[in-house]
Amino acid sequence: MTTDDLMSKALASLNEMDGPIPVEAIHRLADLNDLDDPLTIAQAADLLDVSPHTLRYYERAGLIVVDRAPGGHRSYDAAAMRRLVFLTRMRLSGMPMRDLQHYVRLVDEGEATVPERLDMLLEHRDTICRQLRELTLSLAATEYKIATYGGRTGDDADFAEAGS
Amino acid sequence: MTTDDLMSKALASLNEMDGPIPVEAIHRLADLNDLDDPLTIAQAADLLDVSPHTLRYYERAGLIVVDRAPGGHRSYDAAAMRRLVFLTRMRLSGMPMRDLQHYVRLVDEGEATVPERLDMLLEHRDTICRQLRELTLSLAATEYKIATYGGRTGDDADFAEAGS
DNA sequence: ATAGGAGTTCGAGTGCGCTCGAACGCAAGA
DNA sequence: TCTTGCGTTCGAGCGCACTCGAACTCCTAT
Repeated sequence: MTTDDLMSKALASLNEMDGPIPVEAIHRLADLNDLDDPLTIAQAADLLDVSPHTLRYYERAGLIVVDRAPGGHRSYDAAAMRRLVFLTRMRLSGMPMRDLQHYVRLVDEGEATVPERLDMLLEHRDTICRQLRELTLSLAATEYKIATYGGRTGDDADFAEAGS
Repeated sequence: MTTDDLMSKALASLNEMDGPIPVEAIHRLADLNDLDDPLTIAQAADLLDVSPHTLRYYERAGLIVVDRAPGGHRSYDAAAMRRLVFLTRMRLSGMPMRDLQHYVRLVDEGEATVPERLDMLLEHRDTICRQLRELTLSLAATEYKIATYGGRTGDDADFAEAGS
């Protein structure tokens, strides 16, 4: 089995991916469209699949400003939810809090910072692509181990045949 | 632009990926084949793209036993390197140290633990696939923002049209 | 009216995976 | 020979992103 074979198998697995995550994610995004009433922190957290603690943490970190209902409870409207979807997606793809704070600062500074924001996004896209490549390699390695019955940590099932 | 379009674009980007990482990785793996002399910790670290500190840390953590040259210096032979390639690839794809320690313990316990090891690998494969799906969504989100000139953190460039 | 549950703030704690510093030892080139 | 630089051990420290606990407040349903 060559490395190319491994990669093909890995990419094939990729195409078989019809798991629950995208569907779920899209449904949650779709919910944002017909969002007329603002949400409580628990509802927002549920939708975004993070904890209320984390939402407060993001707010403390300056990533978002959230309206308050009379009584002081947080109130997440559609705009807040859209920003949070963006934030959580960036976090999920490994953008550090620091960078998100910087990005948000740029947004606050107005249109003049669009080029820098664009740079950040382009750089982050590269980061994601790199991660995708590395993950695909790891998937190939894992598939290979599985194919050889998950043995011996590389004493046997190794990458000896892997050559460009 | 629909979600499907976004996904298509994201997957297209995926196919354009001819970056330095896989090539580099494969070359480094290929080097392992004609590895007759054992390596120093610095050489091993270089090849694996981790720090010597990290290699010592993995050893302390019980993930690998490394030969010593006369004089006490660590000496990484082909088998050690193969195990380390496996370990670093699993780490890179997010397998926790704990799980790797467990896996290695199972390996030490012999062939009887093959089924459990296989279970771990299957589960990890699922984890990788989930990560790939999430990353692909994040890539789509990033591409979309880039396409709309990286503006306003979701106040404008949002996912309002994402349906189905 | 009151009990329960969900919300609030604040600071402190946790878990993970390194990463570093100090004090020391061997080893190979000028 | 000597020096300089990579190697060693050990424990401690760090950075990140949450995560939690305490003490309190507020809405809601009985």
